[in-house]
Amino acid sequence: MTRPRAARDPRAPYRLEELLEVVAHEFLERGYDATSMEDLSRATGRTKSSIYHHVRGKEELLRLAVARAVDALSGVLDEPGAQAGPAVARLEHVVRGSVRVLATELPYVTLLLRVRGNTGTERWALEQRRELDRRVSALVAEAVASGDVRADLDPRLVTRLLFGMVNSLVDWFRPGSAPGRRQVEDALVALALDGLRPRP
Amino acid sequence: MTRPRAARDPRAPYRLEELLEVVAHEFLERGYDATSMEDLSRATGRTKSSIYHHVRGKEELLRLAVARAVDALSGVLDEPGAQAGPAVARLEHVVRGSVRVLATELPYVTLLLRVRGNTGTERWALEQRRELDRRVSALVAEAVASGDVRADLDPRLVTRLLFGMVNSLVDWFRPGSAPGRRQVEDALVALALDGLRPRP
DNA sequence: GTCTATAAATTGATAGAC
DNA sequence: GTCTATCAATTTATAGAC
Repeated sequence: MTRPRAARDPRAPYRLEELLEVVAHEFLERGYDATSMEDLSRATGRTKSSIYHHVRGKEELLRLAVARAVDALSGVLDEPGAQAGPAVARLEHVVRGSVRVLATELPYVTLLLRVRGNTGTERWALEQRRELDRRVSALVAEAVASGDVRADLDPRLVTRLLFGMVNSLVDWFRPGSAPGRRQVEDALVALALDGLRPRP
Repeated sequence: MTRPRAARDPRAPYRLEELLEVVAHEFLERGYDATSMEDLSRATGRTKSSIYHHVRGKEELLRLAVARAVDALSGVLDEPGAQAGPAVARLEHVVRGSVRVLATELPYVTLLLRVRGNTGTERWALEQRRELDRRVSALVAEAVASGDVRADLDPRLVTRLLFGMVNSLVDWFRPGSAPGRRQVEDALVALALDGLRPRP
């Protein structure tokens, strides 16, 4: 008694997936605000109406893209390497994991980091960022408390500087080009933990 | 025989100055693309036509704002402290000077750092950034060559990480609020030169 | 230098056929 | 699920009076 034609097309999520990939690319190239639905229509090879069939509007496209980044980054904090062991080792795991996610989900993470907060979706994205930030800050505070990290620097400030450095990668890091992800990770961890001055 | 009325109004530059201040603030709040000339008209208390009397269009407003940041940052590299002495001291001077400029010219520097490159003005701004980057990179390479900075890290990569960290300040640093500029400078230099791990 | 009024194009979004 | 056609609002920018 089921009507086959009414059943959900199993390919639908994949179509949304590929739509999102193109959309994220466009948002990055021209900026979210400067990208019109007309631009997206052209880039995806669909008409605007077709896009509106999948999502409620431009803002939902941003929300879906940004959610991918939030999920991936929060996944790093849930990994075993971020849960057990010396605080400084967990911190290093989170730094390396963030670089990894940044490299694999580059367009989505970049969008997350460029969000400003003018619409409801953007304010939601900022709140997600703050939550990630809180979890990392707690980790840094732990590392200070355990003596793994020097105590003369404010943990909150260290978190901002450290992840400011990590996040700045989106401005120039490109998967497939030199320097590679591993080299970047190593240099970043080396600079952050041991500094630029040669150790005696 | 001069006609007073035809003489250039001496206050004109000041008017452009204050116009620019409001405009930069608006561009930051809503993003360059999302800010309409109507928004700027409202924020400056002038009509759109009046703004068009001062500048050729929206893009010129961005150019003027961004040029301020470029001039201020390149000024740091021209300072005596960046020209003479041990390479690592000159590098520290440039880092501290960049933080200083970032604090004093926050809206303009933030605009410069958020530019993408879709219009002619934006591409010009990116070229200015690349030039600043080249000068700093040369300084880092000198510091490595002189043994002031560890040689196991690529100078180009170090430059990007270091100034990625410096530039990330625009996302949270606010003059007048804690932490103050001096505390941020000190923490940044401490982290960059000596690292987070306690020195033995 | 500032204004009102308006042009000309583009915007996000919808109706309704297939 | 995709299309054509269209809407109402907004956009950058200009004309011309004061």
